[in-house]
Amino acid sequence: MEYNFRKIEADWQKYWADNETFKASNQSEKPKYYVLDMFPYPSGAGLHVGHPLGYIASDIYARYKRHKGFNVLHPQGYDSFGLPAEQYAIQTGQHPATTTEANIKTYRRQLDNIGFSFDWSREIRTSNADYYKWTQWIFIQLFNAWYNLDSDKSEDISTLITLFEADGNATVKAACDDEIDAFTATDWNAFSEDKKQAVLLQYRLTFLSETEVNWCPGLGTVLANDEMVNGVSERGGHTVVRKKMKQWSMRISAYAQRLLDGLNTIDWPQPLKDSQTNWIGRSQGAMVSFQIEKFEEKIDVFTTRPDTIYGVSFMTLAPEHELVQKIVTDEHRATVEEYIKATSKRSELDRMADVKTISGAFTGAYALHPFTGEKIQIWIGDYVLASYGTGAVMAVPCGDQRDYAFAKHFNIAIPNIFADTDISETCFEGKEGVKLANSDFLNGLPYKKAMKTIIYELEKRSIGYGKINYRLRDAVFSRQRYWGEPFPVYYKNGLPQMIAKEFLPIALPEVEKYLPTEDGKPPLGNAEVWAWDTEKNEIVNTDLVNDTTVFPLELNTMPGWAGSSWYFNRYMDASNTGDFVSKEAVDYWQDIDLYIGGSEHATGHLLYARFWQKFLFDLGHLPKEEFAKKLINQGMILGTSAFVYRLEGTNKFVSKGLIGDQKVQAIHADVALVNTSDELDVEGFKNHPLNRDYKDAEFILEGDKYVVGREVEKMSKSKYNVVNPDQICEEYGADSLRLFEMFLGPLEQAKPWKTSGISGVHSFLKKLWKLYLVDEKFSVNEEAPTKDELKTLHKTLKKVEEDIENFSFNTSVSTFMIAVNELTAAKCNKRAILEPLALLVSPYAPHIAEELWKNLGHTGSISTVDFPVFEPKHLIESSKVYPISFNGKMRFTLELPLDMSKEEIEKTVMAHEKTIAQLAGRTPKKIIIVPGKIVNLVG
RNA sequence: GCCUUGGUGGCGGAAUUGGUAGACGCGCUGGAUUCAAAAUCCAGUUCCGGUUUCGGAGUGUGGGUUCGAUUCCCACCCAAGGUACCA
Repeated sequence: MEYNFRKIEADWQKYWADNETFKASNQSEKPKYYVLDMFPYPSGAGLHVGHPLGYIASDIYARYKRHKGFNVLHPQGYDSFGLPAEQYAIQTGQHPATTTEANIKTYRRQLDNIGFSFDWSREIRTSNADYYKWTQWIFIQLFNAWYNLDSDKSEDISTLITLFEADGNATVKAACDDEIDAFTATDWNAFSEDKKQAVLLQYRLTFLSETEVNWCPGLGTVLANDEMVNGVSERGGHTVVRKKMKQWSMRISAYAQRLLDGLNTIDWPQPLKDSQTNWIGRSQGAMVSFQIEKFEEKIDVFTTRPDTIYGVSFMTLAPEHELVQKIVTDEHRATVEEYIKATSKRSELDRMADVKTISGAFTGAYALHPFTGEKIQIWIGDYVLASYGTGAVMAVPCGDQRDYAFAKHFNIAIPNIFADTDISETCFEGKEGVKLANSDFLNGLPYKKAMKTIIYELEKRSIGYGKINYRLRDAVFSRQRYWGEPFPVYYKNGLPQMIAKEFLPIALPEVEKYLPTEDGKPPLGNAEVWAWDTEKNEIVNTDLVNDTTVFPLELNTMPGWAGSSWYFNRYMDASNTGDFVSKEAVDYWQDIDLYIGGSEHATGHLLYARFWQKFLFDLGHLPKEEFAKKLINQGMILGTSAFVYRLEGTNKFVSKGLIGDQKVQAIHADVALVNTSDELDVEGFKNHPLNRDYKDAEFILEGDKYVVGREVEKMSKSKYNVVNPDQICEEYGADSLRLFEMFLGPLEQAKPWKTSGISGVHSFLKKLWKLYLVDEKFSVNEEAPTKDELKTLHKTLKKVEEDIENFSFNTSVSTFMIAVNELTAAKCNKRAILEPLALLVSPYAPHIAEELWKNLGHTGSISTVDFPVFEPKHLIESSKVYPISFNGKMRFTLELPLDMSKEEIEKTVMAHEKTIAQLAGRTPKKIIIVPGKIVNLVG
């Protein structure tokens, strides 16, 4: 009876599907456990072996938890809105829904081949109207809410209206747009309905605002900063211009502090927390106003060091600062203009490459020091960014490296305000251990006291106030694209109106072209049926728009992160048509216990999802403020590319070992054409559909082989180094693939894929299978196990449980191999050992485990059978003593059974005194007992 | 520059609380089986020297703590990822 993995795997995958083995129930006596993968974007290329790494890890954990008696929720779905499907549609005219559907089919087949224990009855797709109906509903909730800084949470907009009606906006403390005019209750009540709506819009958690964006006419869309390289678009290299657009924004900044605080309550990797912390960028300091001499205007600056205000000797504005043009004197205008021009030309790359060059220009204008009244030069410099703080800094050269360098370069005075500090060579950037000097009422004060005093003075004199500044910006939520969620919004008198819940979803309309319209409207501008009839409450033809009952619908769509910011809650109750998730379901499942995915989502998805979760929590829709208790970042699997070497200027390919000093050009060869000994299938290479030019190429062989070169790179189609999991499953089986992906190395680390290594885990499975056979027939005996056999079993059990709990799946595979080798050597064929062994292997290699379980005479699936219980007494039979060092003194290590009591340990140690006395030649003086298993005996 | 993670054989990687470094796998070498091959099994495999018992070096580099350091401390070098002049 051979290990026929193809049949075994096909049979059990069918069994699991037919019996809905992994369907989770929303009620159970068992404790709950929710394991989730970041759901994939179904791309046209299908899965490569890098994708399933995290899924295999989470599947092992999910299966382990089922064996441990948990009611496990382990769902999967698709983040199916996105740009690639739209780009493909633009090129081919195929509807994105069609290609997305086809891609999902491929994904599903590939995922099924690997034997995941997903509960597919809960599958979700963000592009399904049943799903995005609730994305739209959440948007409406955000629109109908404001952030109350007094209660420090989001509240329904009606509470704000009540406040306005009673007191106007004087007493309201809200997270909102910066410049809102004050109004009284009387004013408010006298406002027209439109005026009221316009005011409220400035307070809502999602709001319309004029935002300057990177507009790319070539792609007809707005680009994120990281979609641009050197001022042109990353894809296509089209030019990009700055353009103001009216767009939806999300007031994530209202949650800045709570997003920071929440990090302390969740078990996420420190690097990921650090990058969120940096992204939010909290800094504590003060706003200070500087009066400009001979002008009405003041310059506001944010500073983290208001205590150093007496060290200010100049100010620097960003070249783009709005006051620059106004205050520059005629004498300096030419130089300033020239500098601004030069700055705008400098690419990001230039600015990055040369941090050391100091540049700037004097405006000729002066500000007045708020305390001394002294005249201070106002400069512009490109080290000050318009986008951070107020776009202006008060320069304290004695206390800031950049200000110091600037002052030295332009010969500006560097007054020293730190007592007993030498600043002739460099500035003093520290806070502690120095007292202020030359600072009037701050003289002699240390940092903390000075900060308090200066903020008190600033506020008393109304020239500034203490402030906490965040780098985090509000998130732009509009996209000029087709393949995304439509907004549930129509416009009446230019003001946005929400569509009521009962008329959702607002389904994506059909369009002829997926490109923006000729006059620059988003793709939805092409739709003929895209207006809202407020009487019929349905979508009607745009021709019917009038100013009383039919209004135009929003043309933008939501960004990719909308659907992924709440999907984990939907899995709890995926088919609910009346609510985004029912109260019962979310009260039962609560939150994700384990979330696995890549670290590239650190400041995107993982920040937005936390924001929405907190918002829905504030409104009482969710019981938890953080959506995932524990998170693990799996590392990337890299490809091992193969190279062939063409002699320069010829069509001759030379084998790697024969290159020598010859000039060659390295060309990627498809890794599928290379065997495990790095030999190229030359005929295959010549006939490869993508290598037409090399059909008649000549190959110079080493012996009779052509040997390729190898290099580790990111797995990608263009590098011909993609390994398809289907091939591996076909050749070695899904269980081999699962074991091997884990065996490659630590889950969180990036590691290269090398197909050659898979034979090791595959032969382990064959050996495991053979353990259960006698004379080619399935047979186990009922004899009692020996001590050694029990030791093997319990050693394996202990290690495997520890490994799974610590997510070091790679070492468990080794442990299994050792166990199988030991049991093979002992010719162990006993049920008492082999039955628990099958259980242990089950999370890792579920198909073979199921088959063994069946052959052991059990019915049903192994998947919820309890794990065997670890008994420490089987591990170490007797104590063993050995000397560990000799250096004047002699020490010994004594290995003891794990379950020994203190008294027993002492007894054993005494018993070993004799042995030690013999080894050392004298009796030990002192005995150090370390709790655990090692005892040091000082001789 | 800053933050984070890491650096161990030909390769991927083990090593608990500081206690026999190199588990396990790949590769390689030799052997068994076979007409032969595949498959399987056995033995060896950190490096350098004697090569049967052995000696020396050795976990990026240089120091330190310790009877004892891959592990702890300090400084440095290198690599990967993140971030971008944050006032």
